[in-house]
Amino acid sequence: MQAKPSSKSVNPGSAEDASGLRMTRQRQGVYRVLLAERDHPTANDVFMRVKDKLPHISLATVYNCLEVLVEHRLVRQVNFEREPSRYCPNLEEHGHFHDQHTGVIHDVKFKPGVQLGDVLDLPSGAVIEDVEINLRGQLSLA
Amino acid sequence: MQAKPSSKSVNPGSAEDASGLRMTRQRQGVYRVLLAERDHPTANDVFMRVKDKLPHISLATVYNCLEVLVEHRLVRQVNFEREPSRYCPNLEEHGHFHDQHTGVIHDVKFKPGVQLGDVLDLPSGAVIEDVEINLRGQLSLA
DNA sequence: GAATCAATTTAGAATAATTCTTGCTATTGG
DNA sequence: CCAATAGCAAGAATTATTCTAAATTGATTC
Repeated sequence: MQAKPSSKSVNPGSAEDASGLRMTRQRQGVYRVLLAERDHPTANDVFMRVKDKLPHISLATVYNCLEVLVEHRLVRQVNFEREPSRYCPNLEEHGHFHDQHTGVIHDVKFKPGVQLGDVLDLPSGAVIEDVEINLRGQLSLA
Repeated sequence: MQAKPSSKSVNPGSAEDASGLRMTRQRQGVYRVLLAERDHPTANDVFMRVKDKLPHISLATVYNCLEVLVEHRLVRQVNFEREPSRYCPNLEEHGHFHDQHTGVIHDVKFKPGVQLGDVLDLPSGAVIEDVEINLRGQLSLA
């Protein structure tokens, strides 16, 4: 979590971590909030939580940090319908199940060994960069 | 496409088709636009196209019609990230592949006999109401 | 340690898709 | 025809997100 000192940087003014990301206080704070409670908070949820540690942080900064974390693939952005985006620090490829009763979003793992092409009739020559699987329903107690 | 006359309706003021939907000129126009070019247009796209036939239709009405068509399951709403919603008259269960080069959205069929539970580790007792599968990538010519 | 300079943060304004409100029109059933 | 309900239009309102411009930070260089 500490800036790596480098004798000669091609990119002056930056001290980047392994992912090429400068870990500022704000980015660290935002990232920690996501790791602390993995309940898929919205940008605004994150904003309210991170203010405990960084009372002067602005909502725009939270958006900036989230964007940068997503770009650097430390965090995934999860969209359900047109609801506010939610953020998820689980980097394994996985889907999401939105329980309509409780509002809780559960991560859903793929069964081992499953390939997309086994399941979907992909257009020939399709190179998939990103997969998004969103389920909606309810958890019956039966 | 024509309202069904019914001698005694529980629902006064309505002449509904099989799906329980009153097929007004506007709804018909919007629906026909979707059937005519299955290229996943946005609400605004639909608005511009339907104006040929119904020059006085308003954008709000297009939104209303699309909403009502989606509610009655004649049309599916497709969301990619936080882009404007797109609309799709393909009622078979299917996913979408968004070609990043061309912007074209392709329908993607499931391979026959595939069950969600075969592929995903669903929470026990999960009753799935709706499945959304969105892929992003490119079509390489190789 | 001071100067430099790009990256980052901030506060608030701007944007844009969508929804809401209100008043009007159309259609239905009686 | 009448009363009731549904649907439509126009524009205002909402809201998540992005943009802008100015201030700050912090790594590197001097």
